[in-house]
Amino acid sequence: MRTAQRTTQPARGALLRIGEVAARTGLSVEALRFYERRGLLGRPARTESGYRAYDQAVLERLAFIKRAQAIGFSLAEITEILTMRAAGQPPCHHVRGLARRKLAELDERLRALRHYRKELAELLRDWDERGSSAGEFCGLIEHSNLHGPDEPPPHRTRKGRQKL
Amino acid sequence: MRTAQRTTQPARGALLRIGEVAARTGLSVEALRFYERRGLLGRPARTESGYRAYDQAVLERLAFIKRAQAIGFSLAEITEILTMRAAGQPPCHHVRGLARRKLAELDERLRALRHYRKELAELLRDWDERGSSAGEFCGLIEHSNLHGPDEPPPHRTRKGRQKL
DNA sequence: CTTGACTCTGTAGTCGGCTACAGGGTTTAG
DNA sequence: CTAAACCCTGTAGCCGACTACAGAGTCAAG
Repeated sequence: MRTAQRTTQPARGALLRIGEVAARTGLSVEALRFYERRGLLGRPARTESGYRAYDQAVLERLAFIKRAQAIGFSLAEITEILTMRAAGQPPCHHVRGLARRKLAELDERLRALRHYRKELAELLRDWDERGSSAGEFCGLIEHSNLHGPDEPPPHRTRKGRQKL
Repeated sequence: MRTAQRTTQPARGALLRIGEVAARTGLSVEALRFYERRGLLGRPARTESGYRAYDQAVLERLAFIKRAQAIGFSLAEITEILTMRAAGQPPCHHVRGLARRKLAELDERLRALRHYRKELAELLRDWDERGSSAGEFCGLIEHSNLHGPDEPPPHRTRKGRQKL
């Protein structure tokens, strides 16, 4: 579902304007400018009139960013990785440590998720087996002294006090 | 590591003040009040002087909330579940739908994470095998036209333009 | 009675990763 | 030439789940 667009196609190998980069990466124009502010994209060249003029390489860089993000790196970490790399030697020493840590985190997260998946699945199985009433999930909160979570607390005045 | 505390211990079965609930659940006092504002805890009884006086049951309710949260339910969803339950019949119909959806989400998330774990592990293995220089991870961003992600863009004036 | 830990309310700030304007200038099809 | 579609900067807002603080009242030990 594309809205009305300018028909001019950028020549292969030509510089890209921000909208084109957005279209090709699936990111929004705003997100791209945001990345630039965050130091993830460096400063692209500019046209005479001040428009950003991206090299095709930015597409790979953005793909890299997306992959790193999906793996679980934050934008700050990705910036760090990119900066390290830009600084040259040693090539990726720091990054490897970061990656190892991230792998451990990923494993931990997976462990936790599997655990909860199991719990949730069991819960659902229970419900399906023994009728829907009086399931444990709900029983857990059965004997509460609390009133329902409706009605917001009635702005209690500091003077008019209620007995316990 | 506990800071200086009042020495008085609440009797078993007695009502709890917010700080005690916080201590026993590991939540902060502020978080508890926040939950109350969000409708997750209802309105607890109050002492003469307006202090919240929680029944022990709140501990189970909070444990339930934590479990639900860990499974991946948002506070809004948990509120919904709790409200449903409070409303009585039908016991957990809506909740079961919610749970089924959440299970599917969990599976999807797991699938994605496993995928990226695999990628990240492979990356690390590659690095370990063939020396640390010129790894693909870094090669990905090798041929960029962009300057490093350091130095913020120099506030460009609308008049003083730069040639491409 | 004093002191200090505790509690109250209300409001504002944080973080990450964006999104949404407002108020301009530029480019290009027709 | 005009109008639409693009681009610019800067600032503000959103979401979720809290956290922090100000300014005031309360409670218990010494």
